[in-house]
Amino acid sequence: MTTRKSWQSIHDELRRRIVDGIWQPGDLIPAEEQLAAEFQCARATVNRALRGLADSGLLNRRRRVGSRVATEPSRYATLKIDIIRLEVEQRGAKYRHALTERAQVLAPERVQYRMNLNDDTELLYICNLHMADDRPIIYEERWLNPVVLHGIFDVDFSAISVNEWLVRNVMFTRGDISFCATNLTEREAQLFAADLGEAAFVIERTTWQDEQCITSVRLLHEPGFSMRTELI
Amino acid sequence: MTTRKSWQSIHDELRRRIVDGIWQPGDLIPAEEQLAAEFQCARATVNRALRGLADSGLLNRRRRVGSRVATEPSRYATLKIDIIRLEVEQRGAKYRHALTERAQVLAPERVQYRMNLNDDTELLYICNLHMADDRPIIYEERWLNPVVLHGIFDVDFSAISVNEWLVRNVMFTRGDISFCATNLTEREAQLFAADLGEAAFVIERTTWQDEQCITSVRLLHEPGFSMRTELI
DNA sequence: ATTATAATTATGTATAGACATAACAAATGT
DNA sequence: ACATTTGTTATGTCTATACATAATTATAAT
Repeated sequence: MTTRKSWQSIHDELRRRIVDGIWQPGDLIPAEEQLAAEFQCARATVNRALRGLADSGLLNRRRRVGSRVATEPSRYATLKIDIIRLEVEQRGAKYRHALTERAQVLAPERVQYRMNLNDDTELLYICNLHMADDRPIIYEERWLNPVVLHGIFDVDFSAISVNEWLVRNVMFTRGDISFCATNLTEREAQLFAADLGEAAFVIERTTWQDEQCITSVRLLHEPGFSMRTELI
Repeated sequence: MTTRKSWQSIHDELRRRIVDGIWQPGDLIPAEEQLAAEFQCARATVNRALRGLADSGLLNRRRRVGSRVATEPSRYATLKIDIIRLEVEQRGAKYRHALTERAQVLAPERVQYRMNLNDDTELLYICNLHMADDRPIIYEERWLNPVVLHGIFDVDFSAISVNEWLVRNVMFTRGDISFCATNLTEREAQLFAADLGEAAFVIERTTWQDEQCITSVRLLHEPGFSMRTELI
């Protein structure tokens, strides 16, 4: 009967050795077999620990070669994409949204390109103002593809937000997201009761089901907004 | 002899059933034992597949209860934090950086708070302008804690960038990052040869070794910059 | 009726042993 | 000298079995 070691404790110990510099960046660490012998456990348990370290970018692993401490440990920031309503309610504010625009139109060329569409597909164009305690926080501008979203033109988006309807009704297989900064236009400034030209944070998100684009959205945040997360 | 199934193929098949709506959000899916029987494989293999689906937020798993399709599948955007030089070189541009400021000073209160420091610790304050093909792309403003970074005052940061020196010499145990937009000040606008008040994308990053703050940095990006990533 | 205790059950993780696979090294044939 | 084949090795994954753990349900004690 051998001592029972959890893969977590091995993970943590190996991580410590890397962080404390016992194993320097670039070093080849002992093979799974040897570590298993050291920790008195099965190789599979060491494997589980090493895989965790590789996932978080601390190790590079290659068959036949071994596990090497990453020379340039890549760090990742993981952002959780929530439904706006939940985000607002989680910080104890009252959520409300107002539909400001709704039209069946051809998308501008820039959007057609982003969504990989023909120039003859009419999209549902919807704009929404999201509010926390009646203060506008996000202006949402969205194009929806009726080819994928059957019956989308019949949905009453004053009752349920588009975001929420989508999350509940379709599942995307892939997506991309980009962040940038922009100067508020005259019209946008009015929405936020802000000044013309103020800097605002923008998220653009496009989601797909296999090769077909579902929707593309631009989320214009109120001036002063800051998005925070932990590094891993 | 049973058929050999990889956990990946099971993962993909189960994922398909969720995406295609065969298993609806909120549904309890068959137990590992049953799935193992269906796929003619060991329970451990099904477990590996289900763990993958849970990691990507598609399933909620609870002991004794089972695995449930997430009602509000949370999506994550993962951003890779690279060394700026590598980022520039990866897109085929020539990297250069210029040290614009270096001082041993008390940090402003706002920064002291962010770094959780006493108000009597003198920090190394360093500013750098990062360039791609001699065009300024990022203005880096950084405070370094000499309590953690012994001998930091003696390093020649015109030869190696602070970023790179840090990555190679200290490893952080945790960190936080935040994104926002700001209007360029007169001085900042000059750096980028841009107009006063133009919107710029800002990343603020603070890293720690256990309870001690290592460094806090503000990366001011050139106007028009956009950061993109895949959703997972 | 309420509370404490035990049984049950699905997931979580451990084990040893096996084979699969990728990458490198050595041996071989031309 | 070169390309091709063969062997070796560390990781990747699978199997079967076992025990651990958390959550729920059933049972017993008060």
